[in-house]
Amino acid sequence: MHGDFLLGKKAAVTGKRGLLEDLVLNERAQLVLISIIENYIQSSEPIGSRTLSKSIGVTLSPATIRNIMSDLAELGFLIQTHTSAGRVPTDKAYRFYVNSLSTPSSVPEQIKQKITLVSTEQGMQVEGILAEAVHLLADLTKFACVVSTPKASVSRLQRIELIKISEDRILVILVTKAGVVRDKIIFVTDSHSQEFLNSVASFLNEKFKNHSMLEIREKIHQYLVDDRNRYHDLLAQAVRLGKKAFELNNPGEMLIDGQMNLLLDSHFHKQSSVRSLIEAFNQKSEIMKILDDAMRQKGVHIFIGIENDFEQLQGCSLIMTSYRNNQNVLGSIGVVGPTSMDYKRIISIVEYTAEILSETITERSYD
Amino acid sequence: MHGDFLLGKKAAVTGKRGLLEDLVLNERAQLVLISIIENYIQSSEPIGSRTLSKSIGVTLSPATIRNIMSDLAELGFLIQTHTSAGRVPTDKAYRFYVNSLSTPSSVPEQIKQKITLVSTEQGMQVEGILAEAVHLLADLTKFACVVSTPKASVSRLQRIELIKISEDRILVILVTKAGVVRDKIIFVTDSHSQEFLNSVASFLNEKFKNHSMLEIREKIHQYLVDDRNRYHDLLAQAVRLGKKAFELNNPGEMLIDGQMNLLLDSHFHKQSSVRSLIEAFNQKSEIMKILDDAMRQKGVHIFIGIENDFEQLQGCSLIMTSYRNNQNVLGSIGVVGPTSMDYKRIISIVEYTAEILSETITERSYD
DNA sequence: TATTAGCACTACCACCTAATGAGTGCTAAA
DNA sequence: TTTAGCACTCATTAGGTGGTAGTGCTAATA
Repeated sequence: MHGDFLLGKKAAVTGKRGLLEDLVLNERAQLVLISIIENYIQSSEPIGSRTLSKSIGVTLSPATIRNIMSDLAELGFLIQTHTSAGRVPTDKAYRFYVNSLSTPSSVPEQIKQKITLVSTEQGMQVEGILAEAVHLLADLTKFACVVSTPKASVSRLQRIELIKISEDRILVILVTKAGVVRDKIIFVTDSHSQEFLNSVASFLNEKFKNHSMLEIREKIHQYLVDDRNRYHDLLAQAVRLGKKAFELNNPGEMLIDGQMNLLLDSHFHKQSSVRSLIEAFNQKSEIMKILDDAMRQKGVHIFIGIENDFEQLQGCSLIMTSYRNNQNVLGSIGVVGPTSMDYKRIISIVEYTAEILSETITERSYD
Repeated sequence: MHGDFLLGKKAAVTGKRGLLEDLVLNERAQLVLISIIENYIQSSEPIGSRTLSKSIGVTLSPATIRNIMSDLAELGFLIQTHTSAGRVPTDKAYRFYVNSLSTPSSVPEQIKQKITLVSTEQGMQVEGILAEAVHLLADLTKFACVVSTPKASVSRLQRIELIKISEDRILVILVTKAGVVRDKIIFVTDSHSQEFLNSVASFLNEKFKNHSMLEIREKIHQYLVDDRNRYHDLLAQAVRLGKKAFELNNPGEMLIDGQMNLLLDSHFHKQSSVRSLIEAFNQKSEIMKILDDAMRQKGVHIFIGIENDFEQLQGCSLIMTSYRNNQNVLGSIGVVGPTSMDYKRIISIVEYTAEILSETITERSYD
């Protein structure tokens, strides 16, 4: 039986497969596979043995290539859309390809210049910067791009302010260390004077500055379960207002841009996949999860095809990375595109954009 | 020559055309035209004389209908995609149709219930309400929907607050009568104490509460051109800070939802029209203009096909209307869809949504 | 005079067919 | 182990067909 001649020494000796499969292809097989992938990324059309035999650097006859291809297909790296069509890379192939990209390619100077633009605007708020970043990314990649706003729960308090708006409404302003300003209105049953609110605010500021919202909520919770009567009235009120003020009712936001770009992409022209894309983007929570995941660890996260848990997006690849200020990881940004995207290029652009975004936001932070 | 027998008495006597063309069709021609339009809205397919002869209420032979159709075509209400195809309404026909819709149709109870949902959420900010409204509208109409956020320039001041964030940064909070909270950070060269900022803020509050931002900017400008030395230091500083605080650097925002719905619509399946739609939605400023226009006058604004000035959207119809609180028109909301949309239904939904939106926002206003 | 029936004509569409061509797998020779 | 050769497969394309839904025109009719 064919197939085994592709295996490198390591495998031939140990017989191991599984996770080591990348290492297992011999050099020529790797060359062919990568060549197929890169050709396919360019052309979006199934690659045949003859075409490849010409475009590949080494001289290999179509027949030889056919043999190799056949074995790669058997190993699950390639599929055919029909019997006599060329081969198309599978998700597994892309994964192999991406793993084999050791040296990150650099971003062309021309694109770098475009990206740097983000930071020049003066007086722009964090949300505005994010919107610009994601728009830029969509423009450069021609795919759909997403960015999550700084997680309210992990961001640390710089300042809280309570403003009496009417008898039963108080405007709460939260300024985080990252420079994000959040406002919300809370409803109260009994009216407070502005002076009183000021002292509550300064109490809260003193107590909680530099703490994360999550910590603050926990602490307030503790105060509440403690015997409340031990505290004097101000404190009790402060805690009660603080509870409302720090209650998080927005589940975290995200901005999307360039969704429509995907629809120009030939890979999504089938009615069915368009529909599932639309559903995917309507149901933001799932994408949010993926963005959240990407925040957890360092570096660029790449989900190829079925690798992400969100069914509607399993025809896509996602390239995600986090952005940060000096002190903290704040959120993540990335692109959603076809599995056959130009990974080299896209990864580098996403990385660089996140970098510039981080710098820009750091400038506006209070850390 | 044919054609003139369509004209009603008025025209036959006066010979006038131009703006009166609606009035000029005799009843039967109107019936046929409307019937064609309604058929086409349903089926999205060219309507032939035989089909129409069956579906139309009156008994008219296909031949007769052909004559009428031929004349309607000559008058520019109908076109054929090719020689032996049925007829398709032109923009002019839709305009006629829309004008002829005298009694606004009411929204089905089932849809009314869905729309009412917007208002039930507690503690939601104006921006959140707008987002929900536009999302709802997109969901109900299955088209793209847009809403402009309340115009900062015309909204009236409820409260301004200045918060010292760092030595060179001041956080400005503007609360408008409509309940919109805007925050921005201004940079200053010389540091001020919070106490000082408080007195500046209370000065500005006293002076400018209930005035529109536009008025405020004008007044501040006047103060500045007056001999500044006549005022004491506080006032001079207040004016200078106020100038920065009320400077409007955001050109007005808009929210878009359901863009992708358009791409499921058969009318936009041509590659070219998809592309121009994408461009249209990327270039928000043009849509913003149309939304602004819709704010100026009362009622629903309908732009059919080429009637709007934005070339990329001339394959679409836009249904726009304004929303308001008790006191003021705040912004506008509407849908972008194919020219062959179901005007009756869409118009009524847009109207009703805007109404509910207005109510909801009024509840949160301070007027 | 307005309406209708009849007829010739047009163009799209769905279907079939044959030819083309890119691709494969297999086998045998180098 | 590699390659050349060959038979085979299947998508795509072009050309041809009949059917159909539509038209415009003309002549007959109410």
